[in-house]
Order: sequence, then structure tokens, then C-alpha cells
Amino acid sequence: MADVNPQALLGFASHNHSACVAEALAQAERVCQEHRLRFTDVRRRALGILLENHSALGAYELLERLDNEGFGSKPPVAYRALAFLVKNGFAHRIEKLNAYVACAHPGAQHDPAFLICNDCGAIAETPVSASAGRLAQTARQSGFQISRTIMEAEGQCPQCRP
Amino acid sequence: MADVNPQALLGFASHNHSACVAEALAQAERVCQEHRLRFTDVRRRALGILLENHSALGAYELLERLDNEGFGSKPPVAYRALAFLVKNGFAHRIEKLNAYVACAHPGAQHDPAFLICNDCGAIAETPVSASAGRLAQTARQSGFQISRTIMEAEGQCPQCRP
DNA sequence: GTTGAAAGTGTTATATTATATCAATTAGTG
DNA sequence: CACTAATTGATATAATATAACACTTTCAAC
Repeated sequence: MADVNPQALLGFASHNHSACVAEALAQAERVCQEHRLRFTDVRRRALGILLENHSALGAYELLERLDNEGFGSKPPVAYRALAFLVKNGFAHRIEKLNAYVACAHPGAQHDPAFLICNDCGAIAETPVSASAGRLAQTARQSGFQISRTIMEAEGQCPQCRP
Repeated sequence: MADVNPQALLGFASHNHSACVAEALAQAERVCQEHRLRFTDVRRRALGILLENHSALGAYELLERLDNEGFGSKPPVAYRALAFLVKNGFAHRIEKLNAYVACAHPGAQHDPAFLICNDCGAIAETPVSASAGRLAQTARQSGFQISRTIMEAEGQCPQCRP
């Protein structure tokens, strides 16, 4: 994946990016205070980096940037920050890419679903209710109790279409 | 994941397993003839192994079994067989597990969706029309062209529930 | 049937993603 | 302050995956 056009992100619509980063960080700050979570320097910065990118970042890419900024340089540094962010809903893991994105709807309870552009790498998170879909229906019928749903669609975003 | 109870598989319902393996292999044989695909020894055996397991198998687990049976012993042997099976719809990759399952509905065109039991490792493939869901709807509305959809739900299968 | 091109196989080597464990530090609590 | 739990950073290693090469097999053209 080449450089990502920032215009192509966040639901593939334009937006004020630095404001959106600041807003998301502030929101995370608030949530952490409320829930007595320790929003440490590495964690804050990791989220900042994901937000600045606004597309999926691999753990080792994140690690490199953290390292450049004086944080640890070894894999667990990145993986632990990511684990914290994912666990608390500030970021999501994209299984298809073995990569991570900042959450586009932090705070709100949601089953994340993603549209992944194979051309430019843009990621759009869309709020889909997993419990309402056919898969959940099938699960209920067969007595399967779903704890988490992964929904990712690959394809071409509007910007990259012919 | 411990040993998987065969009773817990294929939609979490009991079935005649050796017959189902033979039938699936025969079906694959037919499809390959129709489509002029080369269903070589490694490929056939790889599918057989996946079918016998009937739950997700990692590439290296598959490799070990192929090696034991006199096929190559190096990763590409397994990955290439898997690539063939996945490409042609005889198997699916479970992104969440970095593992592979034989397809439960070979031949038919379908968007596979999976229920993954976190306790016993059982996998059920359910025929869900991705193009009919909310995610596809959102995609259409935003001009995103979906080429492939990943749907996986983790949870507890009926056998493993309290 | 021989030949040439394409596909398949197996290997070596290496890349990429991820985790277990331990020592040192920091934050929060009584 | 003293204690505990959480966090950090490092070492080491595990698990997953692919690139590139030599050799073989298949298949179609002749």
C-alpha cells in the first residue's frame, strides 16, 4: 500500500484532521479518567500515532515511531500499548491486515465493521449492529452464544474507483 | 485449544464423518475436472487432512501431517496447497485464528461466515449472503465496491455452554 | 513422440507478526 | 512510609508467512 490520501479516510470523506485527532485524544482522556484507566505516555502517544495515520498501522510500524520518540524499541512496547487501546475500545485490530486503527466511534458501545480499500489502504469504520444481522440470527437459532463479531470487507473505495 | 469433539462440528450437529470426507473429496475431484484444475497429490491430501479435522488447522499443523506422509517438509508446501484450496473455494482461511478449514458448502457460490467456539475450537460455517447485510448496504451508499467480506463470530458453541 | 512453455514441487533463506519471562520502575493504597 | 499491583523495557524465542531458486511434471503444439 502506497501513501494514503488523507482525503480518502474516515468514511472516505474529507475532514479537519488535526482537530479530529485532538478531539479523539481528549475524549480518550475523559474516558480513562471516568474508568480509572491509566492513560500513560506510551499509550497516549500510541493512540496519537494511530489517529494521525487514520489508517491501519502494523505493530512494528507503530513501534518504530514510538522508538523514534524515545519510548522503548522492543515489540512488547507496541503490543502492550495496542492491547490497552483495543481492550478499552480506543482502537481496533483489523484481522485481515494484522494491523490496527484508531476507533472512529470511541465511547459508544459498538460492533465495529470495516471497509478496507485494497488500493490506497484507507479504512472506514462503520457502525453496524452485529446482533441484528443474519449471522447473529443463525447463531441464536443454533444455540451459539456470540461474544464478539469480526466484520471486514475488502474492496475499492470511492476515491480509487475508475 | 484442546482436542475437538467431532460431535461438535459441522454446524455443531452430529454427522457421519468418514462419509462426509469422502463425499467432499469426490466433489472436489469433480469440480477440478470441470474447471481443468490440477488436483495433485499434495492438494488432495491437504484437503483430506482439513476435512478429517473439520476444524481449523494452522498451516504448520497441516505441514507436519503432510511431511509425515512423505510430502515436502517446508512451509511453502503447506502454504501453496492452502492457497490452491482457498483460491478455488475448497477451503477457507479463518482470519481470527490464522488457520484454515475445509469448506462446508463447496461448489456453491457463497460468502462464508463462521462461528468459532473459543472453548473447544469447533468451527461452523454458515451460508450468509454478505451482499444483503447492513455492511454491504453502507458500502453501496458510500460508493465502496466490496470484493470480499470476512465475517467471523467468536463465542461458545451449544456443546460448551453451561 | 518430441519439444517448449507453464505449472507444480521441494528447498534454502528470510521476513513478518507475536508472546513469555524477568528485572526495574512507577502509581495508588493503607 | 511501606506494600502491592500495574507498567515499562529488555532478552529471547515462537508462530506465521513469503521470496527465490533448481528440478520435475504436465500439457499443448507441432
